[in-house]
Amino acid sequence: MHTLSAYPQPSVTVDCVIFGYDGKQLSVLLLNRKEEPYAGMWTIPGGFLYLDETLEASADRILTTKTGIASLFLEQLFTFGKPDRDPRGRVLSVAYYALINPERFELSAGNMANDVNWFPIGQLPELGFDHNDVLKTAIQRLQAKATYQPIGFELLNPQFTISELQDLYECILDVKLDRRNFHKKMMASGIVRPTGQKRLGEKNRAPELFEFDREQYNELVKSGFQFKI
Amino acid sequence: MHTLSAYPQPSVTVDCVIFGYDGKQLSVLLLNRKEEPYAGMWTIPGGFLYLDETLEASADRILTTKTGIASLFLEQLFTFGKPDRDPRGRVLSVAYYALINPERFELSAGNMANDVNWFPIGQLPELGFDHNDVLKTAIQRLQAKATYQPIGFELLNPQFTISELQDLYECILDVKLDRRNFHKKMMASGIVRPTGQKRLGEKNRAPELFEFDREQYNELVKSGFQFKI
DNA sequence: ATAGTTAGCGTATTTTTTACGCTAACTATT
DNA sequence: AATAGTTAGCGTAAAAAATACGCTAACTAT
Repeated sequence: MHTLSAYPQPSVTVDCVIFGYDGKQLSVLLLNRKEEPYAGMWTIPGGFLYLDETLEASADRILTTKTGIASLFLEQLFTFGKPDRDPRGRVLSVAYYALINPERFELSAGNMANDVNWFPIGQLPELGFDHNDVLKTAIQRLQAKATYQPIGFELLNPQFTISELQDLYECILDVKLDRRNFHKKMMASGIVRPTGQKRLGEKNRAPELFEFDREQYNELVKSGFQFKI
Repeated sequence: MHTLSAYPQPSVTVDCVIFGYDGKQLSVLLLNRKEEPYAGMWTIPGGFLYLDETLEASADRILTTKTGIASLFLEQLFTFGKPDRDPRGRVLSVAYYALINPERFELSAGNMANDVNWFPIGQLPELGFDHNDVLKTAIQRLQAKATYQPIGFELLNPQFTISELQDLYECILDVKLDRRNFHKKMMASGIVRPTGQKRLGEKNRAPELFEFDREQYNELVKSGFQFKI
């Protein structure tokens, strides 16, 4: 067993579920494939792994290529490997998922313009490969993770109101939360820092703006703190 | 992009962290490698993926080969892929972890006798490849999972006392729990079913024997129940 | 000036978690 | 047969966390 080539080698792609939140709904970025197989169908962005890059670097490369921005949150999701998931042969997919703020980038223009689009997670098309499975897994993971890790912040602008944060969590978790208790919980958590500024210009009382206090969060985690919605 | 062979293909192994609990401590099953690289070092059991089997089937094959028994709990852990993790070339490892009851099998005799052994998770040797990382990830996952899914039952005999269950959780989570509150919580959970029998023969009051009520657990999960230690 | 709206604070109630006392039931010893 | 030693099982009080919801403040639009 000294030589690797004695064993059959599968192909390996890295695919990346990219979540974005526009203030109203949670969406994922999909690509309309030009090539066979599944030409004309929507798929999760992905590509073949380079032999000299780490899995995470590969996911980051795919993300940056498609969105032009780096994600603050990029995490391995699952490796999908059913023998028949790609008609060309045995292809494993190491899937990642990322959270980005779609306000910070524009879908790249030019030849890609019609080939990339956001789809709300409630209105997904039929996808190529086993990507519907991948997306389902990603949404479940995001929901589970959101309840015990403050990952939602990656999806918002650096400064946000508590109501915006609550809307986001209600959207991710698909639940209704009490406005006042949510406010209290966030204040007590110690991981949001008031900026002293307000958001004026809307037709009601101007809400205070906060930012995520990452240093404080890391401190709290070290001393055994567990975030909880 | 119609042909897979245009892209370089890594080798892929499936490696399996096998957890066992003997009533006193939580251990993992390790293999002493005979071949290079890392000959003479302890490693997690694993092998190259066959091109016509699913990842899970491959993990199950490895598990069955090494222990002779099937696991009730087998779950994908993470895919490890640092470019230099195997000196022979690019090798990805899709890692799984399994929970088994070591009382139900004996380490296979014969040529394997000195090559397979249980190591308590607190006394791990230095491992070949990046298997120390794999094990660290597996232990963290087991601890996290144990608090919100009743996976501990896989490690015990079908009939167990509440104290045995508590000892196991204390061992997995590395905490001390109050005996009376733990008892109360398990009774209230509805997922342990009294057998009506007691374990006699020990030098104190005979404790009642319970079994895991998987059907009831599945019912509860369907209606939104969340297990919680 | 006033109406409409969401923000922010507070409080009472319910539920869950924690701490811990007491008796029961078994075995081993005398 | 009585008694001591041990863990099992049940109960209760106190503390903490989650929930429900009222009230006033501060902004914009008319």
